[in-house]
Amino acid sequence: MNLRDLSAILGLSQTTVSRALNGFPEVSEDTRARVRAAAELHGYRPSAAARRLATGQSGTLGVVFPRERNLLGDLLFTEFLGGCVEQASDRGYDITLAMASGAQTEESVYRRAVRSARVDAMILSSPLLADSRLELLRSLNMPFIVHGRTTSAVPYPHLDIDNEGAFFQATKLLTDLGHTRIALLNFDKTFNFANDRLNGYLHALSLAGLQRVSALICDSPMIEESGLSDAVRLLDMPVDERPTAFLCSSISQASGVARVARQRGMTVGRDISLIAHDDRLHEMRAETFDPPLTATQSSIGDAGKRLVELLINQLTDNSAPLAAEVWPVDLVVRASTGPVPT
Amino acid sequence: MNLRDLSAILGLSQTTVSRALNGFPEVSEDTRARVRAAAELHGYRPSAAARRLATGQSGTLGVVFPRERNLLGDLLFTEFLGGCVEQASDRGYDITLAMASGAQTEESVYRRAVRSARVDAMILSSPLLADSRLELLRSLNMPFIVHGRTTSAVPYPHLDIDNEGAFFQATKLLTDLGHTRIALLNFDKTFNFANDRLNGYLHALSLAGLQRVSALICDSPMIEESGLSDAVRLLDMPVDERPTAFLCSSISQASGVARVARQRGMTVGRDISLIAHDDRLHEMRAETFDPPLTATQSSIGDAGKRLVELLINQLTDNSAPLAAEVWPVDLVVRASTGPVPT
DNA sequence: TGTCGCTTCCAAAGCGCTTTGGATAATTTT
DNA sequence: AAAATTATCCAAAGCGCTTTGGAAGCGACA
Repeated sequence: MNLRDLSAILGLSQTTVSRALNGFPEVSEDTRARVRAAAELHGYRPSAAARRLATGQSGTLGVVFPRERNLLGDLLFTEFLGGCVEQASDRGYDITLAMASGAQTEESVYRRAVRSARVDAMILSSPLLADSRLELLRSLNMPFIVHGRTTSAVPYPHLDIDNEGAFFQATKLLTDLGHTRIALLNFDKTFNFANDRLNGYLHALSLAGLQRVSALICDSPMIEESGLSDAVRLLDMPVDERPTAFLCSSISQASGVARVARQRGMTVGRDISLIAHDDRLHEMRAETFDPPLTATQSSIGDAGKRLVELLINQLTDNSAPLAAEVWPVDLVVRASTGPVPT
Repeated sequence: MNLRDLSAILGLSQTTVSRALNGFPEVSEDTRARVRAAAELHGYRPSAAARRLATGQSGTLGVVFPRERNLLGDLLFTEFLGGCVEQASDRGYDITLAMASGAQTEESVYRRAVRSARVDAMILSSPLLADSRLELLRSLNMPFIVHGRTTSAVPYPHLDIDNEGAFFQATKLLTDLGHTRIALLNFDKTFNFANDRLNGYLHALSLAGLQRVSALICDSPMIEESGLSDAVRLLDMPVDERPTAFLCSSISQASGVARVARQRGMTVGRDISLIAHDDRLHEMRAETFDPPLTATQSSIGDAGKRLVELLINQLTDNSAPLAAEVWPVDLVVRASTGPVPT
């Protein structure tokens, strides 16, 4: 059942049927209803390929598969992707995945996608502090949006959470509680978000008149194992150097810290304080932690949804202002933080 | 730069250029080389949309997003997806994601994909024991392939690993070592793979003349937490009922078990034996476990790759036999298993 | 010499949609 | 009542590729 068949059945021209279905004004509501009913009845679905060819738009958004693969990263990616797909599907778009692997360099992948017009735009996630992919996409004239931010002279569409503010708040909560030795379990600082978090932390420290202590700052993978080993090292320090509070970039790391604390007979929330960033993954949430975890939280799935929404707006309405959202991050205080033990 | 432009430059017809580029025999190697060079020089890339319209093939494979979301599941999915995308990209195909969410039922999603010819075929993963999606896709006339197996009267293309054989072997290793009380930390048995694993376990038990003990069989999520709580419960049993060996469906669960054992002063590989299935995830591998873990192992990423390969073959060569691969699973013996303590 | 077969190439017809530039009928304005 | 609008609808031209059904050139064979 194609457009021609349908219009033949209806005794209308293809033009009219097409316009009726696509909501153009120059067709009476009467016939529009008739057309809709017939389309429904005969199960008519426009051919995606034909529409693509005619409009020059593919109706497809590309998500680039992360290059760096790790446990938490994969988890975050799935959650993020789920959000993207959900929103895209609601808006009638498809999501396809782009990946640089083996012989294919990142550049060749994008180039191919652009030339063959497979996607209308791309979504980049977790950019580096200085990420060459932006420049590449720009030079290829491929629209894109970034999940996160990066250092770029030129403005670019993005959606990010306020990592710096979040970690500032979290650190400030701890200094306000009297903590003076606060460990930061962060991530590789070539990633922009990790760098932002560090800055927020440092800012709050200096505001409290505290010095930066390098030994208390760890750049480790965001997994439980590293939380564990970092905690062991940190808690093995002499009592007067040992941190009384831990600020983690992920719940996984916090989980490792909590485990070590428990092994040493410490109670989280009393003997040590613990805060983590919570990306609101399925089944890995701060509130079901033991004890319920004070956390800076922001749903990465929602970010995916919104990112797609922004991207589609940008694509369909080219008078739309450049997307540049930075979401504030809530600090939710629960049982894992308390005053510094005396 | 489109085909017309390119053929104009070359002084050839579009037909010839198209054929030269697509490797048809009726064009001399001479001109083929000339055409290729010119295409390369001018950066010609055929429009995906036009080709799709002309051939009726979308060059796109759909992967359905898992409905059940959980920690390990998401990890496995990302790994699987990575394999699919890598292979598809090598073969010039795209992968798009299909997801039933919100208003969209699974059926409506497939129906839309089929009617609008967005995808040539779909990939289903982790099917249930009885999975209605197969029948649905069949009735919609949409080619598909299944990662895993399911109970179906009609043959269907699939690739699976020999879960039953794997768990049979693993269990047999343990009974051969003298273990008589072997715990199975499995997963929800409505999933076919979990059911297969249970069967392999039971088969080996009965071969060793052992009874099935329900208290030793757990159907829990495949995460560390549940490995932990299951292990606590099992090791709290009276000495003469307590399992001396644990067989886990995932490394995560094994990790929980090992942790409990260690807390109780037991040495894994001596006081208790531990085996897990290893899907060869990035950074979660049996050999880097402490101690190195005896495991049944099979790369889920490789499965994704092969699945795509089989699916493309099926699509391009319709004389190809129905794909029906079941991969044997290696049991790799490492330090986590040993004779039953006396 | 005329014909056959082979190689190499081409013109033109789609694929199913969108969109431009009217045309016709109904309504309003002068 | 004629002219100007407006509301509906349509024919036809692409979008850029693949593919069908020849056609031209050329050596070989009878």
